[in-house]
Amino acid sequence: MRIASFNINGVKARMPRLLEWLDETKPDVACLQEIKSSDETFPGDAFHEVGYRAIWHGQKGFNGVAVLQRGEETPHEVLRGLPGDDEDTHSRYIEADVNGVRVVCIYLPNGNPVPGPKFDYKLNWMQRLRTRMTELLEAEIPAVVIGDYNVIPEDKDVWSPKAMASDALMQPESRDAYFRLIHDGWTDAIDLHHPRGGMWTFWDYQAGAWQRDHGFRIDHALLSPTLADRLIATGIDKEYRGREKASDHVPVWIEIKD
DNA sequence: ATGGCGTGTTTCACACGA
Repeated sequence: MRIASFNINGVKARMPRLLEWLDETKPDVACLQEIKSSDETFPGDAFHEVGYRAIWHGQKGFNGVAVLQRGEETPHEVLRGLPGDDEDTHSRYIEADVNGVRVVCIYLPNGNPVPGPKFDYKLNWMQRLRTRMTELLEAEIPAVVIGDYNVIPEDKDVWSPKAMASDALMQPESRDAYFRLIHDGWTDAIDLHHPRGGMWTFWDYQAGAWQRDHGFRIDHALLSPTLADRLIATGIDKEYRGREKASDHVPVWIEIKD
């Protein structure tokens, strides 16, 4: 089973690229972030027409996540919204069971500028995420927490640590929160298979970042111990960044034994 | 130090992203 994640930066604007990617790579599960769509305007029918059933947690204009499953079965929703803060109105989290695997699709807050309330929100969100992920570990559920983490884990994951030094994506507090998850027992699937780094998943639209290969790795798949045992392969679909009307992120994927 | 590009809505200007 192949589980993919794609920050699409607007489902409406990305629909041609997205349908093309589903047709060409046929992931069994596709987790989407930044759909930037309300629940009412999300194109669920269009995905059904090309062989996918979907659940989503939308929000007008910003954020928003979705889980697509290939075939006629709809992902079995477990949670919508990250628990732990009733005041949090952002749509950044959806959790579902798909073919016996718990799939958690996340769009973690960016956190810029540092310092400030947005950075505080990011760190608080990561704390709440750790609480939920610990529950999954304790229940020994085969799980993958996949999506846009907005964290550059190590210097090998960015084209220039110096250029990005003041960014929320690689502050020590952001990295510490990420590595607490790793130390809890989660496996960074892409890092496991590509330990030397250089696996960018994002290139900015600005300043010719794609042409200069000024990218970094912020889209991750964290596997619970029992799912990590079943990991076969990982990768990123880099070529989609070079196509017309591309997202600034590329898809990342994991392949696990059935 | 700033803006650069792209997508969205509050649309011919601004918020937000990373």
